[in-house]
Amino acid sequence: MVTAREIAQLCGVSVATVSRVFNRPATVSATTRENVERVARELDFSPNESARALSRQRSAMVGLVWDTDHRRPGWRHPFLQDLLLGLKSALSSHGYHLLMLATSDDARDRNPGVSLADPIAYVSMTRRHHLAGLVLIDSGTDAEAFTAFAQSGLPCVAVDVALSGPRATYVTSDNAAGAAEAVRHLAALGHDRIATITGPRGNAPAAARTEGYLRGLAEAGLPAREDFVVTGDFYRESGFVGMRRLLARKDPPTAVFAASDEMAVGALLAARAAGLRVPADLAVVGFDDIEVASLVDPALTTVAQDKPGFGTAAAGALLAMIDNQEAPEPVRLPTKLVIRDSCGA
Amino acid sequence: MVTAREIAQLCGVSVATVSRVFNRPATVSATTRENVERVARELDFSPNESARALSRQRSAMVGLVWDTDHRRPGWRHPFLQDLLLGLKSALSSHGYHLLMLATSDDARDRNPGVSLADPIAYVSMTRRHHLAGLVLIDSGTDAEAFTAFAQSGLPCVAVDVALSGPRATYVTSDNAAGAAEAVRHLAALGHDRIATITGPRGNAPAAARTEGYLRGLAEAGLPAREDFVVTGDFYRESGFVGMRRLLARKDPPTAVFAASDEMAVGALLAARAAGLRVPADLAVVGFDDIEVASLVDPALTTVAQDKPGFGTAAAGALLAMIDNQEAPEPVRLPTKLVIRDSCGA
DNA sequence: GCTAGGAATGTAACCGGTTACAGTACAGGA
DNA sequence: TCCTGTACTGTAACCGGTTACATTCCTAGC
Repeated sequence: MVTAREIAQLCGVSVATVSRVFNRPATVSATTRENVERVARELDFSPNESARALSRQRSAMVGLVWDTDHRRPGWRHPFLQDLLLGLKSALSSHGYHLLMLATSDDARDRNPGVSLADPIAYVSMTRRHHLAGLVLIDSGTDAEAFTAFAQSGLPCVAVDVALSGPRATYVTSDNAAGAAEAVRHLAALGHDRIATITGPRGNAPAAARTEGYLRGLAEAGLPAREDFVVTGDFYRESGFVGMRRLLARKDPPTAVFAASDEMAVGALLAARAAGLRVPADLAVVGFDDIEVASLVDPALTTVAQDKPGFGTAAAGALLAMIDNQEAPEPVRLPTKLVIRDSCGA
Repeated sequence: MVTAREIAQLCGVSVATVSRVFNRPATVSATTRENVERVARELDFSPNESARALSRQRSAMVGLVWDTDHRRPGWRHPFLQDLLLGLKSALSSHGYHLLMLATSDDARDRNPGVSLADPIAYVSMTRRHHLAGLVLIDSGTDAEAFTAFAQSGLPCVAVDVALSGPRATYVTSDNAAGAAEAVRHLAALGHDRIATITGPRGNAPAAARTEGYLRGLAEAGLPAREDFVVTGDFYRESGFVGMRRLLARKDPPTAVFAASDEMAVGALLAARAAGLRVPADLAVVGFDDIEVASLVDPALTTVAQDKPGFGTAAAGALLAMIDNQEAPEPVRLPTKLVIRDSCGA
């Protein structure tokens, strides 16, 4: 492990100069700089990150706070891999790495009322590691815990959770617009009894999708019927039972907009169980465009989210805050209606 | 940010004593220890990780090397989330965090012949960050690059790639046993013309699954036919074309073992395209038990891998190497045949 | 010829812990 | 009473960078 002092000695300069070459090259004369760079390259020197973080009081790491909903251990984020990939590549081009934070509570049983293991523990960890910023990924439903992070003063960007603060922002899909487009599509196909299975209460994207559903109905000139709105929780089973409830109405819907693909699949299964054919008897549209959407039979028409875009946008917002100190506006990524077979277009 | 010196001052002891309380509590008298612990708790003190890493020459972080196969950007690891979750919780209970390494090359175009962006860059990064160990996740096919890590002397554990060295080991499923069980299951159902669609050449799990396929045939007293082995690449399309090739034989198979669920789904589609009914005309078994397996129609019988087990086992092996210096034997996780509808049990 | 001012570099004090080594206090044994 | 060993604790030198401030050297301006 070669150090800056050795480089300095070999080049006949002081450590300070070596350090400057790596941090503010403009303040070093061209000849000295080139000499130091050459020797550093030959000896494969690169500054020790621990020492650098200690001295600068800031590391080149961004923390990632991510837990699954412990009340639903089977749940998986619909597109974590794309998100991570996008984050990683955008951050790396600016020299940052991603530190997956974990509290010691992770391995233990959790307090059933709280989503995150222990926000305080995470915040203390960000200080200990001198993290440059934080990416918060919604773990399921109750995300109020995230405000603790926004209050820590550290640059924070949340995914799919509204977060505000002087150095906090968030990125989400334009859920309302996507949902409205889906509903208009159904209306254009001639449906006038369009129901929805929503996400859980208190979840921001879920609320926005419901709002978009209502807006879509209004734009299509259709009345909103309270009995056509059933509450789900994004999981498949809730789509199944929700659909069953809807089909039990005396005047059942001919089309349904599910606020997640998982629930849409549940709805598909419920329709099949009820002896209905999709799309002939019932049209179904989902939201997310996860992998299974194209694999179920019939293939699911769905509102696709810009998955890698989340990572890139989150990284961009974070880097801006790390540099500029000012929180950018929340990012609202456009969605795209992917038409497949489940609504018989 | 309260420091150890402040705690020391408040307790009327030296910094060394405070440090000892956190690192070798047994060497401090009970009264002093309790006093320091109390004050530290009250002031929410915890040692700065940068300083600690610098001084100890070792951080409490484990690096994660993970790239997708850039030649197949659409490819996703079949169970990265479970893996990460398992890793994270096992590591956190020992105070370690996971650092997702990224080289600056990540954001740029890649050299088409190389799997990892730049192994050298990663190795240098591990030194810079004083990482305690490394987890290597197979990014697709050519994993020879990983040996560079094993040679670095750092504790390394690879997932699904055979890796050896004084401080390197790996974890993988018992692929051969799983495949053999699948084949025996098909044979027990009366099939005597069982084909396989393999994974890519040079991939260790793929080779083991093919070996298990042959062993299963032998155990069932069936002859191995060379024309019943077609090479795929784990992706869905290769399952589709592989199946089509198999069905074009004059004496086509009545059952097929696909070395991945993705390829099994491709085989399902090819069978459907050829007008065959599954499982009546063709039995299909996959490998992995990814989420879609239970969603396709018919639901896929498949060899399930112990997904969270990978994370736990990897963390366990890594922690052992970090402590003991000696590399544990490679871990071979048991698989489990999940019987669904695609082979008409 | 003298000086102001800028550019380049060096000096040394940090950042916040860890730990080898030295020192002190007190018990028990001779 | 003196000596020795054990149990604790303190002192200070690291770990490897960054950076405020001081210093040196030149050049341009008067």
